[in-house]
Amino acid sequence: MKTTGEIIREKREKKGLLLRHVSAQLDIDTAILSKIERGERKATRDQITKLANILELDKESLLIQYLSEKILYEIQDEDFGIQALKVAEKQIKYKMMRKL
Amino acid sequence: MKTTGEIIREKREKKGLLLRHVSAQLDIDTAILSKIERGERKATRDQITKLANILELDKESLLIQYLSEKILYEIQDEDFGIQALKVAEKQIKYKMMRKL
DNA sequence: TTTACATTTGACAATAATTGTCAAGTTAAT
DNA sequence: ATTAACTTGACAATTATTGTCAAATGTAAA
Repeated sequence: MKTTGEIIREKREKKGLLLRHVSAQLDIDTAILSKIERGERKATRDQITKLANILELDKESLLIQYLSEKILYEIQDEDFGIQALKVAEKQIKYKMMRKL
Repeated sequence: MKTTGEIIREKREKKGLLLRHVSAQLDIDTAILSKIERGERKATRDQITKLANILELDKESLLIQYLSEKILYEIQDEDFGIQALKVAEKQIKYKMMRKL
């Protein structure tokens, strides 16, 4: 399974775009985009949607991958991370039920 | 299902402790503990383990509830939150496999 | 009803985390 | 050796989180 950074880098290269081309459109330094692609930094939510547009990536699946990594980041080195994920799922579903 | 704040407040009251008793042990103002109990603020990870000790709450389940709320916070008002949770689960399990 | 105490509220200060720039350092292809 | 793309790391700017404080509100006993 590919990371957000890998997805972005692969598509950017496939399109023959340079870091400076894409980072200019994002209005950030190439350094940050480089780090995002290598997983050294997280992108912002806004940058993700912009990148999906610029690189013509499926917005939904890129976003899901991005959010998943944010979640994983929250529970990294937590012993009960998986249990917390399961509880979170139950709770989000319960919330949704109530809204209908 | 009870929130972290509800769990804390109920147990504190059951033990007959005042906000100032507990907040003193946490070395914070009563205002913050009040807000934590009412869900207006998030506790820190450290405060959660301290609270479990002070109030004699099961550390593991309090932590799981707390982490779950942190996760939910990350994906609140995201359309694909549930999908992200599922992907996160897959990824964490995959990671664990690789470690064995 | 007023006194005394517990809790809540909101403005804002302190601290910490995130996001960014910049310049110098690699790498790789001429 | 030059050049262009990318990487690295120090640190600056910005934003988010965590906290204090004082005033307001609730609560119950004297």
